[in-house]
Amino acid sequence: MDAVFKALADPSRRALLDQLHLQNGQTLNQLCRHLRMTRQGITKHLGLLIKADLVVPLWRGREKLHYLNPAPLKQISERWIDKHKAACLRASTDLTKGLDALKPEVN
Amino acid sequence: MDAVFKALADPSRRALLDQLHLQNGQTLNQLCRHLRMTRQGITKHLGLLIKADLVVPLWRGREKLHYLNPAPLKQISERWIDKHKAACLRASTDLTKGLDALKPEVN
DNA sequence: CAAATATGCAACCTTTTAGTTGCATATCCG
DNA sequence: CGGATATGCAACTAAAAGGTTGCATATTTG
Repeated sequence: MDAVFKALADPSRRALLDQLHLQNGQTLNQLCRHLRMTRQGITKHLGLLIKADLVVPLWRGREKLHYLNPAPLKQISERWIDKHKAACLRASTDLTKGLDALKPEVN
Repeated sequence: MDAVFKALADPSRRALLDQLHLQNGQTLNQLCRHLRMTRQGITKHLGLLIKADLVVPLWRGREKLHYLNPAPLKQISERWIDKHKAACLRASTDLTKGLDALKPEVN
């Protein structure tokens, strides 16, 4: 899970995911066209995305196709984000209470 | 949004969010008890969480209370994660097609 | 007021990360 | 076969991130 969060931390990698979202199964060279960076730089980013299992590579001859794997995102969403979103109402009331608790000292 | 992803990338910061999720409105010193790191280190992490608007600080006398703000998480979930999760079915069929396209070369 | 408590700010160090350059390897095509 | 294409691997650099130490400041309390 840490690998997924780390992978998502970089804008270039999120751009790569967006690009694959636009058209799945692109080769390395195809992905290079959309990002101003050397091919090797992009390879590194893809390496992290693959290690985080967000992208699955598939060789076809000398070409390496890249496919999205949304499973890790789903996990993060379910096991982490939703839990914290659920605290939405509680959090706002907590904060209100906090502010209220502050007021008497202002008076 | 980049700030939010970056803030979530570090396990210590996620631990801080979890800790606040457990009990909202904790002071800096309270948060220090749960993480083996100097107070100043934690201050830095909280600084990033605050800059990403994931945590809202509230001064009460000499104490600084920290409250969760789930709004950014909700945004990320809605504007980014859901979009990619939606590609789940498409992605798996794409990958299957990719594998199928590969098969003829294996035969 | 003085001591204790709660926090901030800045300098510094170490490790990680992002990105490049250079060269090697494998596959396709005339 | 030989050239063109698609990719991998390794070394290196620059910048950023994580964390520490040391000291300053503000608030509470006896």
